[in-house]
Amino acid sequence: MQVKHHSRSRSKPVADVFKALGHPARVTIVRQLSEEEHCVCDLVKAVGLGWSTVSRHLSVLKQAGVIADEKRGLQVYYRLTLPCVSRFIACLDNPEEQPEWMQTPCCCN
Amino acid sequence: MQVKHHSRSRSKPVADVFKALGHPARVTIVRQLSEEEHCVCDLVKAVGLGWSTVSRHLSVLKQAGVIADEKRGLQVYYRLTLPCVSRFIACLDNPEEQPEWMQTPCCCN
DNA sequence: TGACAATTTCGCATAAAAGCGAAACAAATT
DNA sequence: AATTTGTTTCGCTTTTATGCGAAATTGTCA
Repeated sequence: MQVKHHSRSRSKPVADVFKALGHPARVTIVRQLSEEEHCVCDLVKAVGLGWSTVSRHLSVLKQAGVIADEKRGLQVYYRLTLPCVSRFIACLDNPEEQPEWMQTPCCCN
Repeated sequence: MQVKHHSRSRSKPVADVFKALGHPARVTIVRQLSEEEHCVCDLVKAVGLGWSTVSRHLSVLKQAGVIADEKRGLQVYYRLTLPCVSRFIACLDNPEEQPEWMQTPCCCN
């Protein structure tokens, strides 16, 4: 029974992306950004938490490389940088259809 | 600027899956299980942590619905129940190729 | 320049996760 | 029945995440 050694250093960056997405508010943010960019004010309305809290959630997602920001005028606009993420979320939204997707080749193989 | 209200209740189960995967040891476990099932003893070797710790990681993944277990004889075998997860991990392993994947339809749309 | 608006950083309190060893459990072997 | 093997549960300590309000920052406009 072979046990491949997937080193911790290889799994760490992947786990960091998962961890960044491991909060309902941050999933909601990614959902918002899946279609178009939004300013922080939009996202505050969407998640229903305080500004400072939302700002922290955004920095977590940004540090993980899931989103990017750009300041235009007074506002900071955030956009999704890993579209694969929103597709994966769509997968998780319909887990009962998983068996069908198993057969079809995915975006990454 | 429309703000869709993706309710917390909808994002919670998705975030739970992400959270379950948000640890290097658990990503390593999923990598191991992506090709074939393994007993706990294999996984302990693969992640390099104590038995009780690995058992806890496995229960986290199981509760999130990412893996399932089956006892056969003295050993408990774990297998992946969401193959979409290992494909997504493959995506994250090659982030520089993301732009190319963006154009192609994914497993879930 | 002075006031305002949008966002981030800081400091703090509370909550949750991680890791470990000891003990408990269950199935197989003697 | 007693022992061994593989695995899980428990109790504990340390670490990390969460959420908030106050304060700091940065760009705009009068």
